[in-house]
Amino acid sequence: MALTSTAEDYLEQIYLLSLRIGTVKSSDIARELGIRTPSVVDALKLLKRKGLVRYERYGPVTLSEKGLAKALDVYERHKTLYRFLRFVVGVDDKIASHDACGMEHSASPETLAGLKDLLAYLSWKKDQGVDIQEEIRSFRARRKAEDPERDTMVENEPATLPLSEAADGVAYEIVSVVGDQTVRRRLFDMGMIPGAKVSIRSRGPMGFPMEVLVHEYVLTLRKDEAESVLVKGA
Amino acid sequence: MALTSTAEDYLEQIYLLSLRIGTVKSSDIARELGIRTPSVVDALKLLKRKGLVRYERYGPVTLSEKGLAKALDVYERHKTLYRFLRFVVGVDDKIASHDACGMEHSASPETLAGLKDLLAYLSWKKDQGVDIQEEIRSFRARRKAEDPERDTMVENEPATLPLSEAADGVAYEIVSVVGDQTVRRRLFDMGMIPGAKVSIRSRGPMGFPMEVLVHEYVLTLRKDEAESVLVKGA
DNA sequence: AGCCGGAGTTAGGAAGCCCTAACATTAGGG
DNA sequence: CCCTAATGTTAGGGCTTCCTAACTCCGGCT
Repeated sequence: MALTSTAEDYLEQIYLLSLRIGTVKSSDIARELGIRTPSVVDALKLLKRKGLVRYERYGPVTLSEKGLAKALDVYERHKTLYRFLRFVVGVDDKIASHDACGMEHSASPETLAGLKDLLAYLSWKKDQGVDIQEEIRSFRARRKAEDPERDTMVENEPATLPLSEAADGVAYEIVSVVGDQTVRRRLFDMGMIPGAKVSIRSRGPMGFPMEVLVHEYVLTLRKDEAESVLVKGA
Repeated sequence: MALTSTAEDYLEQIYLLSLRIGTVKSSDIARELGIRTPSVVDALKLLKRKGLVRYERYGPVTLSEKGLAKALDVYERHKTLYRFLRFVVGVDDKIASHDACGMEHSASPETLAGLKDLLAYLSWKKDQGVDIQEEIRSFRARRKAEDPERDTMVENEPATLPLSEAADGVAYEIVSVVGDQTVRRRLFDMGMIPGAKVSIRSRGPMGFPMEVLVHEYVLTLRKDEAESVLVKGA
């Protein structure tokens, strides 16, 4: 009996309005959510069918027991996200509220619990005189002073994946080689250098070892070696 | 030309699949997103109409220039949220991935930028030997030791609002009284004590002053006083 | 080369969420 | 007390997203 995120929004808004104005009518909801009244009536009929709302033609809207529980739950998530965005991430009022509205529907209980812990911890730190927003600001300023390039907007980089997960025959470019020094050294020596173009020529019976084409040479890689090579699309 | 979150999911998945398996077919997308192939075909036709995807009957799916840019953008948001949930909030792999999927569609650029700063700052702190997850864990353990009650699951508390925002005639209960010492003292003396039932009887011409019923007594409150009294629904 | 099983597609339909236009009801002013 | 203006509802329609059932295409096997 999972609710759509729209339904959650309606319940939340009905709850908040019932606090603010007491008696809630469909037009109040429409105004608040920025939609037209017929859409609200549709939604109310649906919510009534699901037993979350009491509502009669031309009458006021009230939350049922179940509806109130849902609304409180959603609003609780909203508040947590809002506080987090506002006081930890430091975005402004409007944006925090807007983003919280969108995210409140997909944050799991685990995430919410984690955020609450984070908030509690940081507010305790603040009592001790350590303000994370200050810290981040000065950290950023310091880093920018060291390397002004870093802060400039960059294009979204393409995703990387280990060569072991890559598809046969497709052209990739090596982004980096990870792992311990000796493995990296060996791979470098074989020509697996960031920027090099690679593709998988063929694979062993279990998927490994695989034959890889680099710089016109064919190399044979074991599984662990292939996992150390991060590539991106052509 | 805003995309629905579903459309963003399709683009993201097509992108990731094109990296992993090279040639993407509709069935690959269906498998990955856990839906049936006809739904994917529908979606692909829509994405094609919008010029985000190249696709012919029985042929492979590829992203257009515009589609790729969108996909990279979505995936970038996904990665940021995932990392944050994983390494700051500390939820597990699966959950982080799932929640990031939901949240990636509603996080604004400002929020994303803030999260990136937060991540950068915390990873720098970690290099310095300070691990926030450790800190939070020990903070929680300490707090629990002091007051074992606190950690027990609580019902969602109802939201509060200042009495100044409350509706006329509706029954509220006072949650707390905020503001400076002298104002609070005055309000307390008048009977505005947490737990007391209040309702607004009538209001002045501009909304203030308002007459409030508390404990059978009628009090007159100025705007700033009403703002200091936080109430919750009946 | 033909046939057949599975992959991929169209057809058709349900549900959600939103709209405008037309209709019903309520309530406040004469 | 009635009537009209504002408020609220139904009717009907569009778009998206998903489904199942039925059909079409492709490729491998004999």
